[in-house]
Amino acid sequence: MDYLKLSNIVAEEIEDGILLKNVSDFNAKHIFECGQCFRWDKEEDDSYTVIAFGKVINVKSNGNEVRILNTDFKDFKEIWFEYLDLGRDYSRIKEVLSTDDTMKSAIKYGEGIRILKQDPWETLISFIISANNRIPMIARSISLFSQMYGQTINYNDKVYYTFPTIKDLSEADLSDIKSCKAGFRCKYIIKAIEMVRKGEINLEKIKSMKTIEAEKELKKIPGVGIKVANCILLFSMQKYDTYPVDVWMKRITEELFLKRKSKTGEISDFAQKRFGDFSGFAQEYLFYYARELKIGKS
DNA sequence: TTGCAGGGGTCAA
DNA sequence: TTGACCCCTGCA
Repeated sequence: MDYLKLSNIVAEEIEDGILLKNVSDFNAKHIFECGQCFRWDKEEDDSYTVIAFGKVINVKSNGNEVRILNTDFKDFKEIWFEYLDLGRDYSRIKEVLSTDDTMKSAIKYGEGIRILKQDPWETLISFIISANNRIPMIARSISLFSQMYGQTINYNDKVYYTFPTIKDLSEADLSDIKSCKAGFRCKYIIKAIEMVRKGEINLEKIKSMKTIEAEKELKKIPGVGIKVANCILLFSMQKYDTYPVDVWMKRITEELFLKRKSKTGEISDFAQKRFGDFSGFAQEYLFYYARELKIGKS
């Protein structure tokens, strides 16, 4: 039988896709619904149809098995293995972070979360749209934006749209972009497109910088403040020493750890000291835990 | 039915 | 440090 082995994972070719065996710490619901990405549809069979890197795949997890449809060995090896962060040993991360009962509970609750390695450009625009916005609205704006400028992909009798590249956006102007209903963020999107097109902002270069410098560079883009910058760093640039602080993270960190009202800066300092280079993973477990249980929400 | 607060922030004053 | 900001939902 034809198969592929990457780290401990064994991949088998199946009809219209691949089946991964011996995968630990992989829960599709937790991965896609923890707020790190917006371009997925949950299907009736609890699988997730995901648009990323110009392709559409369908992902379903079941214990130590993960089924990915509409793909092959080549794409798995070149794209999805990295995208799904399958080379990382999450048991080690969980062990390091399990220093107290709070973290143990959060980790247990969000078992199988993985931090995706998303495309920096898509992550930049997505999180500009996320500012002072709600998840369904964010997802809708990104979807409309992709419909307007992305390329079409047909899969299972449905049409999907890739996230537009800079080239796809050569004709984009403010009045058009406004129809993606991102409101006051549209002008930031236009400016971000312009800065990347002109090379004033080089996302690949930023990715190679240290976290502090990279954050400073990203904040040059209008609409990108400290929180949005941290999300881009964590979700697309593998800067795991970041701890994006939004209202949820502020509430949960105050309630579970600091036991008092705190400023955003104090929350970040706490995370840096407590979680260090694993801050981003801690953030994901805590964020999912807080939102699902509505912790800290009065 | 209508009106209004507020949301997974950022910016400018 | 504070209010405005698009758009939409939830709730009086």
